[in-house]
Amino acid sequence: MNLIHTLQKHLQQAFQEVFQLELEASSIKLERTLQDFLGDYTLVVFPYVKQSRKSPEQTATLLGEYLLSHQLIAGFNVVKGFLNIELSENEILDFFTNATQDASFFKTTIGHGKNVVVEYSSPNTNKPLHLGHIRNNLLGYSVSEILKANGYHVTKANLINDRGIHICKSMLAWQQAGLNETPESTGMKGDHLVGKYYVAFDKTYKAEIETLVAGGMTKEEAEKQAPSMLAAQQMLRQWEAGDADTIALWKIMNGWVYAGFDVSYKRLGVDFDKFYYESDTYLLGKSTVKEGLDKKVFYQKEDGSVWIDLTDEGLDNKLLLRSDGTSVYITQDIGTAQLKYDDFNYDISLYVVGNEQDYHFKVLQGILKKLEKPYAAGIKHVSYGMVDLPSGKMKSREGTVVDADDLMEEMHDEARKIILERGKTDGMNEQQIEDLCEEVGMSALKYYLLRVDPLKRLLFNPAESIDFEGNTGPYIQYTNARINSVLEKAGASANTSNYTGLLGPERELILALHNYHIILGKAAEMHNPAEIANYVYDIAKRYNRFYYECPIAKEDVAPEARSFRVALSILTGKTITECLRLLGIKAPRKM
RNA sequence: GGUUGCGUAGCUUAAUUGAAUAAAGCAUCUGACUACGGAUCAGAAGACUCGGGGUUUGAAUCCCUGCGCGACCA
Repeated sequence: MNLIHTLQKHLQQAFQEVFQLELEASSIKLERTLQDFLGDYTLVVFPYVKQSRKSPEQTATLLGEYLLSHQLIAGFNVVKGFLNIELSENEILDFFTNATQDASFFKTTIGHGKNVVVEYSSPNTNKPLHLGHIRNNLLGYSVSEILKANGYHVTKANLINDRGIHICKSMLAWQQAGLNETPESTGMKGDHLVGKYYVAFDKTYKAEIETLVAGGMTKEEAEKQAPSMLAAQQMLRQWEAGDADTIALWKIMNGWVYAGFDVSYKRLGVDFDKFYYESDTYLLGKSTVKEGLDKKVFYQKEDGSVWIDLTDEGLDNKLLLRSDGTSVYITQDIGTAQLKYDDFNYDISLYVVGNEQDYHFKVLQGILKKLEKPYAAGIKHVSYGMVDLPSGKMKSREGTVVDADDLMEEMHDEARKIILERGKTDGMNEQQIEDLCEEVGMSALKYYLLRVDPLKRLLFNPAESIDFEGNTGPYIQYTNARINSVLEKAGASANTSNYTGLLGPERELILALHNYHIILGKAAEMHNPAEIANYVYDIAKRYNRFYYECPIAKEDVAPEARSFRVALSILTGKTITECLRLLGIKAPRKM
């Protein structure tokens, strides 16, 4: 049972009976009534006055009077064009009682029977993960969990970019150094070791360019002619030709990187159901080119290159196959879209990728539409903004990246300082304390990144950004820990019967919990974990207000009130825990 | 050059299918613990929602234009 839906139905009836107006129940928008007015939900009647042929006040009043015939409504008042509706306490209590017993309270069936593939993370194998990847991973993971909670069948996929010139650069620099360094010999994480050589390559390369330019070459020419670049390209050709030594080294170094990524992924708490490797998929899509030519969707230029004209979609002409027959990025993506469809028969395929690829995905979808692929419409780019630093963009070559592993370690240490100072750690052993530091530190980081609308660029100030007070992950965890503590002290079992006379904060909290369903559905529809993050903050805030105004475990509380508030605390705790779970955040019992 | 995203208190964000006095956190200032957990709560102060036009009974939100920051395509 949903109070808002019921209210919408009553209003639909009211419009029909009073004004002979046929409206869709779901089109009737209800908002929570503002604090300073009496009521629970508000209908803005301005949009309907043309058809009701009455003044806003009269329209609202007539609707309100009609509504009074329903048990759900206890009263109403009209302020200008706003109809403020007060629900009857019995109905609110009924909803709450049902919610405490409803096993499916935290689910919706919106996505029932639908397959979704969520592709996220998709790293290059030449350097370690940084802050931007963290945002990507958290978004992808959380969106997946939110979809699952809405009944979708979700497959998390990771397309690893394990081939190409970038990995050759690291391989080359490693060979040239001749130190035979390994993660074991250096004690470095594999991805960091390979990243070190990537940087080393770049340093050498830049020096070579300088020398060549000093010798009279143009910069552009020097970038092409630098010996290390030529060597890297040579290595890529060897790789593509299947040269045994090159492949062997490639396998070893990629193995190091995977081992390193695995550690970072585990610590981040993200996981995948399916890995795709570009080394397996980069030749896919070439057959599509033939298909497109046959269907006359693509066209060939005199030099043999293949193109598609997307100008009718507001896009450009796009190259699909170079004149030398090699494929470009988008050609591969056409192939992997098909591959994923073959593997999982998806209705929706999400790509969690930064907004610099907005154009790329429009093109991809445009091409698939023209090819009349059945899955074309299901492709969606979950775009998100870059993470900036106060000094500007993160640039790995300039050493201004925030390394993912370093950052997680830093968060852990910060949490530790605070926990040792004011945490409730009595009875915990050192391992338990360490685990707690990890849970709290990661919650601060994750909540900070997820509470912002993904579309927005995110400014990250390492010195001051991440806090443990106010609108933060630890605040929400703290509220949950407080609930656990109160429940222990109260020692009463939950019981919602025999309680009447709801106090303001109780009513507010119940109606906020009531909203969970709507938020969960909206978060899935918008692919936006920030909906959940902002919602759970609202819940925590309301609980804390309730906590200060409505005693639960204190001595002089009447038994019915205590049992009722215990029930309310339990449902709030479950809601907080579930929201945090959707965000990939743990909810410790004590902290 | 073309396309596109963003611009909200000092800072970080909310409200963007148009609605009442633009909502929070941080920072600043006041109050509240012999405790149901002060990582909390209550309160003060802080915003011509980048500028200029327009549509509307009503605009942070929609349209046009200028400025600023970014991305992509060529």
